[in-house]
Amino acid sequence: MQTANPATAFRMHDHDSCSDTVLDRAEALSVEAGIRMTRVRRRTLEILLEEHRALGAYEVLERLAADGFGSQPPVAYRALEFLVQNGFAHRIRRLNAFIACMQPGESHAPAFFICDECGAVAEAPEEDVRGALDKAAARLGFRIARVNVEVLGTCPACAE
Amino acid sequence: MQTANPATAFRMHDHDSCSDTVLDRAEALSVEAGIRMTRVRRRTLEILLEEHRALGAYEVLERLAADGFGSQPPVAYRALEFLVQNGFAHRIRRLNAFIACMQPGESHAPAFFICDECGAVAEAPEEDVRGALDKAAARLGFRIARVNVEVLGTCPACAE
DNA sequence: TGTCGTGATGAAATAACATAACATATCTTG
DNA sequence: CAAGATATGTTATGTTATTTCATCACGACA
Repeated sequence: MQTANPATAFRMHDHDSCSDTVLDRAEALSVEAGIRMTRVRRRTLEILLEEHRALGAYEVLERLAADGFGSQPPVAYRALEFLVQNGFAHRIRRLNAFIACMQPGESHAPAFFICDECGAVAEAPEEDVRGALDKAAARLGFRIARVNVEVLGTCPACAE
Repeated sequence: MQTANPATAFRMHDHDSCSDTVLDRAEALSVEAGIRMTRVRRRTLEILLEEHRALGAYEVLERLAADGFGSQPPVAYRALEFLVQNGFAHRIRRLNAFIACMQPGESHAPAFFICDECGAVAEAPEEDVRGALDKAAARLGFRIARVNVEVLGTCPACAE
C-alpha cells in the first residue's frame, strides 16, 4: 500500500498519485475525526505535498498568498499547526520547516532522514528507536511525552 | 567518574564541582586538539555550565555583554558555534537553545531528555538508538552524518 | 624589526522565523 | 434566525539568526 511505504522520498515513484493518495486519505480521516479540512488547510497540505522536502512557513505563505489567501504569517502558521496537530504534517525543528506526513493516521512520531545535499526528507518508522529510548527513559525515571528524531546525512541519490 | 555520569541534571550533585570538572576537561582537550579556548569562548562555556538547562543565544549574549564582551548577536553565536563544533556544547533545536556538554571528548551525539515542566535537560548515551538508526539507514541506503534525538516529557523531580 | 597571513572579535544592518491581539467572517446547531 | 464556536484576516511586534565589513592579536618568517 502506497501510504504505508516508508521513505518514498528516496525512491522513484509516481509523485502525483502519491500526493493524491495522501490527500484523499487526509480528507477521509478529517471527516471521520470530525475536524474541518478547510480550503486554506487543504491548500496548505497540497503545497507541502508538492515536494518531498520541508518548506518554511514563509515559503508556504507566499504560495498561499499567490492563491488568494491571506498574506500574513499567522495564516500559514495556523494552517500548518492544524496539520501538525492532526497528524497530516510534521515539523522539522532542525530546518525550521514543515513537511507533509506520508502515513497520515498511522502510528506516529517517525524518524526523519534529511539529505544535506538535496534537502529531501524521508520518514521512517521508529519502533526500534522508541524502544531504545523507552529503556533509557526508564533508567532515568523520565516520562516520555514526545520524541523527535532527526538524522542528517546523504540520501542514496546524492551518495554517488 | 563525574563526567561519565549520564543525566547528572536529573540527580542531586555538587554542581560547582561538576562545572569545574567539565571546564577543566574542556581546557585540557583544547590544548590537546590545538584549538583556541579564548576568553569569550571560555566565559560562554562557563555561562552554559551555570545551569543544567538550555540557554538561548540572546540570554548568553546578555551575560557576555554584562561581563564586558561585545553585545551584538554574532558574539554569542560565534562562541556557541565554536563550542558546539568542538564538542563542548550542544544545540537543542527544539528549544532554539544551547547547553554545555557533560561528557566532552567522549563518544558523541547523545539523546537529550528535556523536561517540559522545569526545563532541565539531561544527556544520555544513545548507542542503542544509534544502532536502530543505523539499521534503518542501511535499509534506505542513507549515509548518516549526524543524529539529533530530543525527547520531551517529565523529569523525575517534576513527575510527583 | 617589520609585514604578512590567519584567525578572533566587534558592530551595524538586516534577514528569517514566530506569536499576540483584535476584528471580521463563516459555519453549526438549537 | 440567533447565539456560540470556530476559522480567517490584518496589524503589530517579538525572537532567533546571519551577512557584511572593520579592527585587532598573534605567529611565521624574510
